Amino acid sequence: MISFEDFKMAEGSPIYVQILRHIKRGIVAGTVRDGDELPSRRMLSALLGVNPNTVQKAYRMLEEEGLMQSHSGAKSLMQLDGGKAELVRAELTRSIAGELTSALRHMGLTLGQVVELIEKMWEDDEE
Amino acid sequence: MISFEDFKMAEGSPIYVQILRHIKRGIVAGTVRDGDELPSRRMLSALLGVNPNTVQKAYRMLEEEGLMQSHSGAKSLMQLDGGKAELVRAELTRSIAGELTSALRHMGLTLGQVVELIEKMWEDDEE
DNA sequence: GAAACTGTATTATACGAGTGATACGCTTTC
DNA sequence: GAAAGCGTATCACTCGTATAATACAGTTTC
Repeated sequence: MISFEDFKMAEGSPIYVQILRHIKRGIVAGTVRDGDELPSRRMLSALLGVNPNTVQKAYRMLEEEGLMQSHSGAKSLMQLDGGKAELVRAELTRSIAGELTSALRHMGLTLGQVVELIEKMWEDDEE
Repeated sequence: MISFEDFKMAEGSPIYVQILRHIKRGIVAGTVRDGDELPSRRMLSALLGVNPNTVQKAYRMLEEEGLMQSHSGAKSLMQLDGGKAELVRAELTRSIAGELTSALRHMGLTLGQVVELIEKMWEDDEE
């Protein structure tokens, strides 16, 4: 069963996007695997304190991307066959790193400065 | 006069945020300096093809942060005295790099992998 | 087979962000 | 002082997001 224990609601982006991101991060991190069972819409909505429709929206998008399978009445299972996990990893890292390198470059920073900055942030961010 | 020639509208974030970001990037890059004149709300809105209110919102936020001064009827001028530019630089780089490291860390990447990724993206992004 | 759960669908409501249209008063310029 | 341009304020509209309340059909479990 995919865990949402460490899920924390944040501001700035829609809830359904956060749910989607949480699952995708799990895929990349390896904690979400092919065939894994997702919490039911009702269960998860109760756990997160949100409306079932909000969870449904996230699940729907997951299914439209072919990363999940759900049949009426049955449980919803992750579907990560055929290198899909690697695709998600590539897409996610590229989109995140791409946006930010581009932004920092436009601010006039050099590659060296960016790397230095990242290394410093990495330590500070440590919990 | 602060230039918006290379301004490109993007999707995903509000227009007023993009305008704000464009100016702040200019501050960090050094192309926007203390006392510089901003285009009038109407001029810029016509140039970008958006509503004057959208520009006003960006300018208002700029003023609330103390980075700009505007008097009714007169021109709007940048106000970057006393190391404000350096503050903007620190704030911007920290927020961007912070998001990046946090997001990539949660995906299970190591610092080494992140640095490698950044270096690769840096080359690819080159125009 | 009945109960409890599942996914799915529909309709309605609320709210804020973002944008559009317009008007008013002030400053500058000639 | 009149005109043009400026900043400012207000009202209205759309759209995305989230919620709420149900309803129905399929499956699992006992």
